[in-house]
Amino acid sequence: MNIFNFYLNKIKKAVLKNIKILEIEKFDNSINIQVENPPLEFNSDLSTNVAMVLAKKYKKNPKIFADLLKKILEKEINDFKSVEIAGAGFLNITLTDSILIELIKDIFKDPNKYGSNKLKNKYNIEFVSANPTGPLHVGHCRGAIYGDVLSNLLKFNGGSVVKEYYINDYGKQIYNFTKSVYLRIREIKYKEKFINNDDLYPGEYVKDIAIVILENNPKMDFNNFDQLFDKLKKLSLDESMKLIKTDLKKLGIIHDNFISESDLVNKDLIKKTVKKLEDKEFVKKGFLERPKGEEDKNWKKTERLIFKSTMFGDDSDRALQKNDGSWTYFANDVAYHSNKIDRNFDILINILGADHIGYIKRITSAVDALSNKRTKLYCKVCQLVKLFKGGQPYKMSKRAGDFISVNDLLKEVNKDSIRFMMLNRNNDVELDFDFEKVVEKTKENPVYYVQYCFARISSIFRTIKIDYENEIKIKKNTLKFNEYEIKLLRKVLNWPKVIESASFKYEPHRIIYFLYELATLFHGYWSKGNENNKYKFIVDGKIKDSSFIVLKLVGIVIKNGMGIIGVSLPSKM
RNA sequence: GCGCCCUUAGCUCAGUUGGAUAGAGCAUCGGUUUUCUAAACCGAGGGUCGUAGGUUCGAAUCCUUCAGGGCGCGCCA
Repeated sequence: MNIFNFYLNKIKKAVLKNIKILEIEKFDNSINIQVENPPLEFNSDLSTNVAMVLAKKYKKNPKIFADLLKKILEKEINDFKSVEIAGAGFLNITLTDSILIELIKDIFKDPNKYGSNKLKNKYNIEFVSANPTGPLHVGHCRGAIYGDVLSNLLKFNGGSVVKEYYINDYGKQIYNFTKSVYLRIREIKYKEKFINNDDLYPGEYVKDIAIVILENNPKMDFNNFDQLFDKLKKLSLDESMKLIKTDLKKLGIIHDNFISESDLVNKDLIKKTVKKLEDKEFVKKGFLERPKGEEDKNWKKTERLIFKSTMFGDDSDRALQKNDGSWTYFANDVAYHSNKIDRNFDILINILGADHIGYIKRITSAVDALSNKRTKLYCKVCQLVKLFKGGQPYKMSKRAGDFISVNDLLKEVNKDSIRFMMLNRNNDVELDFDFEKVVEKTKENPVYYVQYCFARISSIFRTIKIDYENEIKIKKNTLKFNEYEIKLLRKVLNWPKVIESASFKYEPHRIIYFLYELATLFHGYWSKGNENNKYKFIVDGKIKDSSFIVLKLVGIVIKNGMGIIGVSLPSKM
């Protein structure tokens, strides 16, 4: 249960019931009050700004409302032990001991779901979608993990999520890639020298793909590229996607769905989609201005079909056709998004790299146009990852045409650390990734810090010989928690709110920060036992009920949180 | 020229549907292990929240100006 939302409703009801005493005319949803976690030093469970919000609305001193509301809330809501006025008019609320136990019992009923707000949205999350022309590199890694964890998060919060990968297996790049494989094959088979140029893919992995294809197709004739193209393209793409899927799997990422661009083209979906837009009169035949940025040698002033995206807030209208009349990448992507819309998702999310920022407006315009603004598309951008080693910018030695791949990364750093560190920042700021720090086993490496917290909890359970997974039944109606336990308990009760805000904003890094803070409180409490036996968890082989319950609660939150991040939780370190 | 993002402690960053004395980590300095895991803990110093205005009882958060940094600006994908 999310206690903040729960008591928000109770407070609203209590206020509504007493509008006469408060001398206000009405109280409805237009008045946006908040219930949240007060800072630690105020030593209370909840706080609300209702007095201040009313003061603003009715132009009175917040103190007047606060005094009245204190009495009203104490009288109307049995769960409130006391209500204190603080600061500019905050009401700080302490819950009764018995309701605290009820809240804990509620968590123990279904611990694996504790934190979920049980929303029922249907999401499609498209992420990675790297061109199938080679293995993943570090740049893809952040978006991949962000997308995967966001999916876990939204699922945990009750949503249904389809994780999707759009394979750009159509167009010039794929032609060039296939040609590169072809030339590497001829290099191996006929000792022809591979001559690199800007259009080709020179990477070593292309040789590896060529070798595999040669082995699997001993009788194939490699003399006429044009005749061979369709077949070789398929073979090359299959190998390429195998590499990508293997890399993703090593990072713990498995997509539900792979959608092929060529498939959409072959099924005539582009024509159908453009027709839909034409019917809505969002398409015109005409000319576009020469683009402002870098000079484009291939630019021609030719009449073509254009999507009127400026009607939806884009900076300029966008071409659906190239100058030879074939469809643009954008046209294909619009068709793909039309397909997503037809699958009845509530919310579409695209995870993009920073270099695609300029693309967002046109594709959201297209989704608005096609769905009559009913389906929402959110594009989340991941900024660059800057690699460091011991504080110095890091470049791995690499062969011509290769790049720092996910594979290279995994040779030095384990999956858990990569996943945790890649989420250690808001997605729209640049992230420094230091190879040295990330393998350190100290507080500087937050993944260990949080894992260690769970290992310590597990160690207590081992010592008292209770299986951590056992169900816990509380018999008592009240329990005496010490000051450290109360702090941990309040933090634990804040967990559903963290899930709520992280889901609402699509910001999984909030979970990382929360887990770190929870771990800090826990390690602090643990160390108190070194200074004072009074704070030891285990005395004479036995544990106090209150400590036991708090340990279990912290464990539940860490387990659920790390489950979302997709990081393991060793019981011993 | 235009669009999006960023600017918070020496460094790297949290914190924005406007709220309490602006928080962490690192670095610096000083402490804590016969003890349930020191991969840990405790303490100290460190801030005109880029600039200048505006709205408000109240602004890191909203609006406007300017400056600095990043990414883009295709009829590539």
